[in-house]
Amino acid sequence: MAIAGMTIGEAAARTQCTPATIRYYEEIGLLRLVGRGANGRRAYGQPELHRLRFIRRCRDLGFPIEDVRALLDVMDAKTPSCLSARDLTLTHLNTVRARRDELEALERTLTAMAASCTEACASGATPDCTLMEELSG
Amino acid sequence: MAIAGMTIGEAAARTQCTPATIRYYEEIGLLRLVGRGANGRRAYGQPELHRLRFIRRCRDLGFPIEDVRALLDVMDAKTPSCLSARDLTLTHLNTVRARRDELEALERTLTAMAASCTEACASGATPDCTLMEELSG
DNA sequence: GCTTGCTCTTCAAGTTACTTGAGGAGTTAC
DNA sequence: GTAACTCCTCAAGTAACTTGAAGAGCAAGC
Repeated sequence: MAIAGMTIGEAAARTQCTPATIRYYEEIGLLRLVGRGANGRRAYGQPELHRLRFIRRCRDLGFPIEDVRALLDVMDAKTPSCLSARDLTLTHLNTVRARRDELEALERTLTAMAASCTEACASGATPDCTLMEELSG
Repeated sequence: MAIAGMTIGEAAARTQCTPATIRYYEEIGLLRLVGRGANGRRAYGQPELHRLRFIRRCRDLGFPIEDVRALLDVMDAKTPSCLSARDLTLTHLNTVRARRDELEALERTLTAMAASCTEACASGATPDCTLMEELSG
């Protein structure tokens, strides 16, 4: 069976990572060192795939690496308690909300800027256009 | 008057930058080299302040440095045309919108995850909690 | 005149989360 | 056998600054 002893390339394909990313996660200690075949190549099994998918999912959710590390610790605990994971999630959620608010404000400003230029300069640039002034603060 | 010949610290205070950031902008060529006093220290005047505020405003609006460089080129042009500035603005706006959409989706997912844990674990962690499973993908 | 403390100078390295590239070797397909 | 992959390691590059080290100027107070 090919299940026990996947190459890094296979593991990558099954977890939406790249081989380089997997090596990187190993280097920073998110992934334990895996066994090597006689040829010196890394060999991955199901537990590593599961861990990689977990990491990948957390990253897709925008958790920074250090949060992922903490979430992995929760997962690894003998009796995993979701409570600290929930705390991390809520804290992260606040960050996401704050950032989204910023982007919404940005969007309004940029939209207004572009619109004012479009109006003033419908038929070629005019001195009435305030776009550059708005960029001057 | 103190206007011609501000130190980097004064210029920084008046533009919401830090001295290190100003030196950095000089290093990457957003800011021209300014004159130095007999003591070898940089001396800033009004034109530099204006340019710094422009840069700062663009950065606050989320434009990447290379866009700022292009916007400065527009500002520096003999007959500044806002049209390419508007193009940059619209392109940037699309990026902002896309990112905001991502963050909104993230927000929904994270909110649902935290809520499901809060419900299941109102009185201490329970095995019903699916938070960790949701993180496993 | 001297010390204290703030600001200035340069240059190098650290930050986040990877990606890219170089150089070399093993493996697979034909 | 050889071409085309994939793997290995190690180093450097990315964005936009920030932080730190080492050295020197300058203003205020004693």
